Amino acid sequence: MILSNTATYVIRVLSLMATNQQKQYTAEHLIKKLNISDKYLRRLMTQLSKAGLIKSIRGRGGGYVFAKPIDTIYLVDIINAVEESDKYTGCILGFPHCSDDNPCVLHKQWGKIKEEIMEMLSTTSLKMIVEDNNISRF
Amino acid sequence: MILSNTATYVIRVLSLMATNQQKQYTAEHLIKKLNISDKYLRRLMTQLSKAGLIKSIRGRGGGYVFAKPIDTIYLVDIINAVEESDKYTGCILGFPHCSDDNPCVLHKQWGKIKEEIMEMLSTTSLKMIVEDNNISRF
DNA sequence: TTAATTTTCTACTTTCGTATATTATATTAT
DNA sequence: ATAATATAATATACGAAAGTAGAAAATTAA
Repeated sequence: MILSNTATYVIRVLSLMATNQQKQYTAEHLIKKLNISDKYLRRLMTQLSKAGLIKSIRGRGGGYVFAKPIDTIYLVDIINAVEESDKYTGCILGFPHCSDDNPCVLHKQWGKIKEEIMEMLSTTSLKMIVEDNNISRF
Repeated sequence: MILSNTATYVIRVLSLMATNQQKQYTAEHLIKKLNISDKYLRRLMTQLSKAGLIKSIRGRGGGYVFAKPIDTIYLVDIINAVEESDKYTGCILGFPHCSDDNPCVLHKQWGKIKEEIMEMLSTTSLKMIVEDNNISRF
């Protein structure tokens, strides 16, 4: 799989939450719906909260809500909240200084695809995801 | 990084070998040139050999040579020799049965990119890689 | 004060990659 | 022939990182 479990978890959680943008969700509810490891998901939610994408409400009656509108939250923001920022958009062979002048062996073949991945991650918002309305599962 | 270390290792090794298609290479030589973990690379070479991409010659004066012409070896063959076959071309969220009828939340956005990745991996041969001749390192 | 919730701390497991030691095979020198 | 040397193959153990789980602490509402 191209994305890590961590990245898929946060995308799935926020997509589910985005189906009802105003609603407040408890960790327990999300874990049951998504079938994700309890403590690990909670940890990720805390990270998303610290990154400013959601707000966490502690104590009785607590849970999680979006901290900003879902049409301002892009995939790249979600992934960057929990992982190193160029993990999926750097050199495909992992060379730290891969460029046209100093290319890896796949630089040419990967170039266009890399750009499209960057474009996709930086222009796809949660709103766009849930408006593609034939989604049957998260 | 999108590819695993394992996948990048085998691509780098075979690309280096392809710069001199007929030459026989010892494990020691490859390890020094590529700066890859000794025993792990040898293990991968054995897998490439069992997959029929290279031949290994044991004993004094031994080493590795290609088992077939480099214009018949594609990236997809190299990766499949050491990893599960749809690791990089399956559903981006890892759903086992992701399709137009039963899509994941990124199915639509990922579709085109996935096709291009599959196309790239299945049409790029070692010969094409080394003929892109401004490569300065492996 | 009690109950419901998130947060933090610590330990465990699994997977990927690395390292050590031994075995198998082939060539060269004696 | 036999021994020494150079190479690949295998088996085993070790380490690091990602993900999972348990327990306790902190926060808030009723």
